[in-house]
Amino acid sequence: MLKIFNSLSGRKEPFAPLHPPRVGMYVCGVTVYDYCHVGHARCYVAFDLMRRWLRHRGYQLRYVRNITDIDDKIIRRAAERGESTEELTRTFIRAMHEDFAALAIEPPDEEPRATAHIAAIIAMIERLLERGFAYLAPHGDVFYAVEKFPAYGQLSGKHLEDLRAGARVEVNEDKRDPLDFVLWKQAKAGEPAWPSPWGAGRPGWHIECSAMSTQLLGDHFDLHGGGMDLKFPHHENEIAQSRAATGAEFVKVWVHNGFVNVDEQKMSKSLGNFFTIREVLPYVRHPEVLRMLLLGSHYRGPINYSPPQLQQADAALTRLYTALRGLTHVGPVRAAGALDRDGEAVDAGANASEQVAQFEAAMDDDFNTPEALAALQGLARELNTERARHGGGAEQTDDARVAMLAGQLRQLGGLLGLLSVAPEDWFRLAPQRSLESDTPAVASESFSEAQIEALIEARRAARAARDFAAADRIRAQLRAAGVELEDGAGGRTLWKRVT
RNA sequence: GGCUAGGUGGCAGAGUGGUCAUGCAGCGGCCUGCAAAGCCGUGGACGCCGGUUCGAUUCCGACCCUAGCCUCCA
Repeated sequence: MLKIFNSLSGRKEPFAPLHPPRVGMYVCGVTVYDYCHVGHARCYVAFDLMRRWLRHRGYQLRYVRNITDIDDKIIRRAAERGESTEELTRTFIRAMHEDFAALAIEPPDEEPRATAHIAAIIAMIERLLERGFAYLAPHGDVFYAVEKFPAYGQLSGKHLEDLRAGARVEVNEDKRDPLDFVLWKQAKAGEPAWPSPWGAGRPGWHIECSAMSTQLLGDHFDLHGGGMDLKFPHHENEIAQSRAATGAEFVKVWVHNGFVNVDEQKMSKSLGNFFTIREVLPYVRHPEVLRMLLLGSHYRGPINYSPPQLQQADAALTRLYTALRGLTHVGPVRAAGALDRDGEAVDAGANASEQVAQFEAAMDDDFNTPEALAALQGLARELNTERARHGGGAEQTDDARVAMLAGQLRQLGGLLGLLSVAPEDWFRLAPQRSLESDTPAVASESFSEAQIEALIEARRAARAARDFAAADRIRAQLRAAGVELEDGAGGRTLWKRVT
C-alpha cells in the first residue's frame, strides 16, 4: 500500500484519493526569469518520480504544473534586458523545457500560465472581497485579510502572534495587518497590466496558484507539491485563499521536497552558489547521471551538491549498465499492469523476484528511491552472477533467467527514468568537459571510435603473437585518453570511456 | 527569538528495538598473460549525557551542533 508523507499532518499516511482511480496533483512551477538550476531539477525530478509511480500503480493522474510568467522579478529583468516580459518569458520557458526534457522529466498534463488565467484570478479575488476575506486598500491594491482566516498557519505550524512578533515584513501603510498579502497589484506606469474592477494591474503571486489549481483540478483535490521554502508563506496563503473563496476543503496531501545545498547552504540565487542545469550537463556522460544523483537521496532530505558526487552517480549507474551490456535478448518479462492499485501481485510466481518486491515496497514507502536503487543494484548482482555461470564476460546468452532479470532491471530503471540508453551506447559516451581540469575532456578529443577499434585490432594481433609488451603499450595509450579496455571471455575486447 | 527538519562507517546515503542496506574507496581471494569488469569474503558507524528495556543507533528526556522557514526563492 502506497504511503505518502503529508506535511499537513507531519506523518506518513496511506494514500487514499478522493475519487479513485482519478488523482489530481498540482505542483508550483518555475518563475521564468532565468535558467533553471540544480535545485529546480531536484524538485521537478521528485514530482516526476511521483507521477510515474502513481501512474504505475494504476491511478489516472492529472498533473498540473504552472508557470509564473508575470511578477516583479520578471518585470525588472525584462527592463534590464531591454525587452518585453513576453520575450523574456518565452526565452526561459523554452530553456526550461529543454533542460527538463534532458533530465527525462515528462511534461505535465497541464502547464497553465498566470497571464492566461487572469479572468479566473479576478473572479477569485472578487469572491474573497464579497466574503469579507479581502479589502481594497487606499492606493488601489487588494489585500487578503489574514486575521479573517482562523486556520492561518496550520500547514507551517506558525501562529499569527509569533509571526507578528518576529515581523521582518516590510512596512506598508496600506495594509491593515503587516501579515496581509497582496492579491492584486496596481500597475505603475509602463508596467504590464490587465484591466480589473480595481483598475489596471496584475495578480499577486499566491493567488495565481489558488485560482489555477482549483480551476483545473476542482476545489478539493488530492496532492499539492513544491519546495520546502514554499510551505510558508506561499502554500499557507494558498490554503487561506482557496478555502475562503470556495468554502470547501482545498488539498488533501501536501508534499514538499528538500533542498540542494552547496557547502551546507541552500543553493539560491541570492547567495550566488547555484549551478544551472545547462552548465552542469557538459560535465557528465549523460543527463541521466544528474538524475541518478538526485534520486540517490530521499526527496525530503537535503542533497549536498558537489562535483565528486556526479562521479559517484556515474559509477553507480555505469554498474547497472554494465550488468546489461551485451545482452540482446532482454525480455519485458513483467507485463504492465501486473500489479493492482493496492500493490498485490496479480501474477506473482515465475516472474517475481526478491528485488522487484524490494523495489516496489521502497517506492510505496513514500517514494524511497535510495532503497529502490539498492534493489536495482541487487538485481545487477544477480544478473552478473547468473551471467558468470553462463560463460562470463559480456557474452550474449539466451538463458531465460538472465533475460528475465535484465528485463526487470530495465523496467524498474525505466520507472525511475533511468536506463533509457542502449547499454553499448552508454559506454561510448563521455563528458564534454572534465571536472578535474575544467577543460574540454581528453577522452572525447583524442581518439575517434574508428581509431579506437583500429588500436584494439592492433593490440589483438600483438596478443595473438604473445607480444604482451606491445599490447600493454596500446592499452596504456588508450587509458591515457580515457578509454579502458576489457578483454572478454570469447576473445572479444570491449572498450568504454571513463570519466 | 518562534516554527520545522537533521546529526549513521574514508565519502555518499537508506534503514532497524536483538542476523545484510546499497554504491564508491580499502583489504584478501577467484578469474585474467597482466589488467579491467564480475563474483566470493572482509574491516569499519550510528553527535553527547541520562532514562525505559533482558537488550537501543533505533523509543523517551535534556544538552550540543547544523540546515531551512519566519522577506522573493523549487
